[in-house]
This record gives sequence, C-alpha cells and structure tokens, in this order.
Amino acid sequence: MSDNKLTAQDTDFSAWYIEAIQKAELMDYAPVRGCIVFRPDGYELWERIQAGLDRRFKETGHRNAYFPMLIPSSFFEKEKEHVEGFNPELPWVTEAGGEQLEEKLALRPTSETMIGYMYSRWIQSYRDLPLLLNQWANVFRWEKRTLPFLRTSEFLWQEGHTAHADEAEAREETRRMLDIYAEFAESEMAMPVWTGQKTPSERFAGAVDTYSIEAMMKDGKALQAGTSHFLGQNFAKGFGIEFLDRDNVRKFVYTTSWGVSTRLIGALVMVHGDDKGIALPPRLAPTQVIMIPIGPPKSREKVMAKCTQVYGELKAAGIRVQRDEREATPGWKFNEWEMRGVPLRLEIGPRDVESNQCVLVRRDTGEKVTTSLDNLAVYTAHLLETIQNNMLQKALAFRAENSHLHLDTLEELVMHIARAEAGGTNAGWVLGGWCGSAECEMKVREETKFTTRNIPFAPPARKEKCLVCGEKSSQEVWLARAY
RNA sequence: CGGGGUAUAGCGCAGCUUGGCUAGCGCGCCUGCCUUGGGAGCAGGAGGCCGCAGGUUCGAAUCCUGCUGCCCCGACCA
Repeated sequence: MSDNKLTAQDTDFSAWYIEAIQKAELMDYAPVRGCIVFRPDGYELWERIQAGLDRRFKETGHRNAYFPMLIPSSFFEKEKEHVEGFNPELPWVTEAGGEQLEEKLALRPTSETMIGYMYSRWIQSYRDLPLLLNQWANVFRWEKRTLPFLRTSEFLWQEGHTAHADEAEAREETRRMLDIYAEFAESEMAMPVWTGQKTPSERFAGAVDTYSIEAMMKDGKALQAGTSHFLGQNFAKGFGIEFLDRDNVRKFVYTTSWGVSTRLIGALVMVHGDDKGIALPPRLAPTQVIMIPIGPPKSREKVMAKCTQVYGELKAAGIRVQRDEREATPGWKFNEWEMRGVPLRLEIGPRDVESNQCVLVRRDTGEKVTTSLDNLAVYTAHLLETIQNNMLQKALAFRAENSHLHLDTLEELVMHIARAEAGGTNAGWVLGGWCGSAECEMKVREETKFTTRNIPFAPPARKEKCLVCGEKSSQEVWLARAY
C-alpha cells in the first residue's frame, strides 16, 4: 500500500473498515460481484468460531449433516411468505450439460425448504422426535449493496434445524440456541450483545417469532449478529412434516431454525478495532503472541538462540506463538502486527538476553512490561486471559456510553440525532417505549433512519409510554442505525 | 434498480483542459552494502494492451460514441 497509515475511524469509519480488513489480510475482493476470498487469517477466525459453536451445539444434543446447495424452484412455492422474502435475491441454475433444465435450481439462500422436504420423509412417529440437526454451509443472497463479511453474495454460515412434537419444546429450543449465541459472543468474541425479540416487520420470512442478538459497532451502529426462529407449523404444513403421536393422532411437527454467519468476523473487527488496525481477542486470534527479535547483526546469533528457546516453551504450553525473523526494522514490525490485531507482542533484544528477561506489549492497552523469562509461559497465559477480559470490559463500557435510555419522545430523539450529527459523534442506540404498532415503528424509521433492533428480554430501563404516539407502552425496544 | 463519481505498474496518484519525442512520481518489490528497543540509509534493478470495443486524425492515455467494472448516496438483507 502506498500509505501505511489507516484512515482514522473518526474521519471515515467505513473507509477505515475496508482498509483494516484488507491490510490485516483477512480478505480480498474476488472477481465476482459481491464475492470475497477469505484469506488464511480470516478463514482461521471462522474456523475458531466454528469450533467454539460446534462444541456447544454437540453438547446440547445436535448433530451435523449436509444438504444439497441446489434447490428445486417448486420448493419455494410451498411456504408463501418464504418465497416472497427470498425470491428477489436468488441466483438460478437454468442450464447444465449444454441443455436447459426441466426445473430450474436455486442456489440456496437458506435450507428450510430442502430440510423440510427431507424431514417429511424421515419423521413418522413421536419416537423420531426431537430431530436436532445442524449444517455448516455456504449460502447465496444476491444483495443490491454488498460489504465484506457483513453482506456478500455468498457467505459461510451455520444453520440449525430442529423438529419437535410440541410447541413448548420448540420454543424452548429457539431460546436455548439464542442464549448459546449470546454466551459465545461474550466469552469468546469479547462482544456484548442484547438478546431479544424481533418486531413483526423484521421477522424472518416464514417464521412465527424471530429472536436475535444485537451488537454495537464502534460507529454506534447496530449489527444483527445472530438469529433464532420459532417457525411454528408453517414449514411442517408446507412440506407435510407429520408424525403419529402417542394418542394415535397424526400431527404436524413444530420446527425451529437458527444461524450465525461469517458476518461475525466483521463484527469482531468493528467492535474491537482502532486506528492502529484490527484487534483480536486472544481466544480467537490465529496468532496470540508475536515474537520480534531485536538487535544489530553482531548480536543476532545470541538473540535468535534465546528466541528459539522461548518460542519452544510457549508453544509447548499451548500458546499460539509466531516469530517474525524477517529483515525489517523493529518499528515496522510493531506497526504491522498491531494492524493485524495480534493480542500480545514479545520483544527480545541483546539487553534482555543478558538479564534473562523480555518485553511484553499489550495490543488492547499499549502497555509495556519487562518480565523475567522464568515461568514466562504461565505469565503469558494469564496475561492473555487478562486481555480477553479487558476487551469485553472495554466493549461493555463503550456500549453503555452510547446507549441512551432517557429519550421519551420522537422530538427528543430527532433532536438527539441532530446534536450528534452536528457534533460529529454517533447517535448510538436509544431504548424507546413502544406501543407495538407498525405505524409507530415506520414513523421512527422515516423520520430518523433508526430501525427497531430488538425487544430486549432484560431491558436496562422501563418505559411507560410509546416514544412515538405517547400511548401506554407495552414493551421497550432498541432503536439504532443498523448495518 | 434510480442519482453522482471514477478507471494510468501490486497499491496510491500526476499527465488529459490546448493530441506529438522513450508515459512519470511516491510506496511496495528484487540485488548488494549498511542498519536494528516505534514505520532507517545509500547504490543498482525489474515491473504498463493507459478498463474494453469502435470512431476522428499523419499521429490518441489525451478528442467523440458505446459497453463494462468499481466506489459513494437513496428503496431490500445474516
């Protein structure tokens, strides 16, 4: 790159984002519209996300399976809202082997239809229930406007699909998986989220109820980071998923689906990044410690020998450590690895070798400490945990600072946004009372571009009146600009 | 899909208004010397179908027409 400095976040957050993810080598643009390449560091983040979630899915009784990517067009006609929701963004295969296909095939945007079809063949009896499957897959959605990781034509995700004998059990499953997403986001990604219910207008196409986790990005915008849907009997009826119950009556099953995608990588960047580049939480970082040897050529041999020894000790302790022995100046390397988000830097120079010590520098705070090489692995492991924790605390503090709980009318909200824009700051999120009407929801959207994010299960404040109409409020809802 | 902008080396740009010599600059890249605790220095070097197609002209990166990609702004989305 011509200029090694990133655009500052305050100057232009979206320019910062695009530059940061490319300079950190998480992704690159592919030759197809809206498609990206996941480069090794980006893909490894996904692999670590996969590993963490997959373990949690298995612990709760789910198994993985894989269904075809091509879906017959007739499948989309079996659930009316589902078709209407997805039709505009489906890519189609219409020709193969040099001939027109009898029935065109869609590249899946999600697999409710394919899986519904298969479930109808597999489920006969209440003894076959619950059926708890998950699929790791790529999906396609031809979006008008794309943004790397957050919205691309093809993306990677996980979609869980379960079938249950009764409504209560299916609803419980829907909430259980949402809670797993929230716990994962906080403990592994150091990203706090609000769990809550989507309003009817933001519901998944074909769902009875949709729940989400919502996270605040550094520009104050909201990102839907995961969803869990209670599908009722909609797909069961569309695809004939029936079972014979204990009472010898044929009944439709209740289904759920839930998913998170590679969008989480974008979330990680937008939650923790700063003007130096991206910053990764230790639990997910492909490289947790980067070692940088320092010193003139004449001391090289001694320094390298010590590096090799320390490297071996850290590696043996299970720490993901890497050495940068390239012929570049230390300063250059410092900036490079900060840009790539490595949580901890370890410097060893001639002075350190003499006194059996090294210098550790934290990515999250910039803090430098000189420490003994004795018991270094234990010390480092603790420090990584401290960083993980601090990143979550910082994200929580940022979210609290930018959450506004004391705006009670649309006028106040409009003023609040105007003040933020005039001051060049972000307007953050606003917790509003809501009467539950679509009219009020639409009005906020039209006048402020804020949309309803979700109705939090545990709102941080109670609201007596609807922010828009002033009528008695039945619930609190997060309002924000969203990605 | 509507409105605006842009396309010249891997990246960022100048040159175009007023057509003309071998198309430049910075960063990066390669080789050598030297250097190393916050983006070092010197010397030498490689790298271009000036987005694509057509037109005007003795001559086009430069003027004209069409197309395509990308970026930004508005209606849809994990």
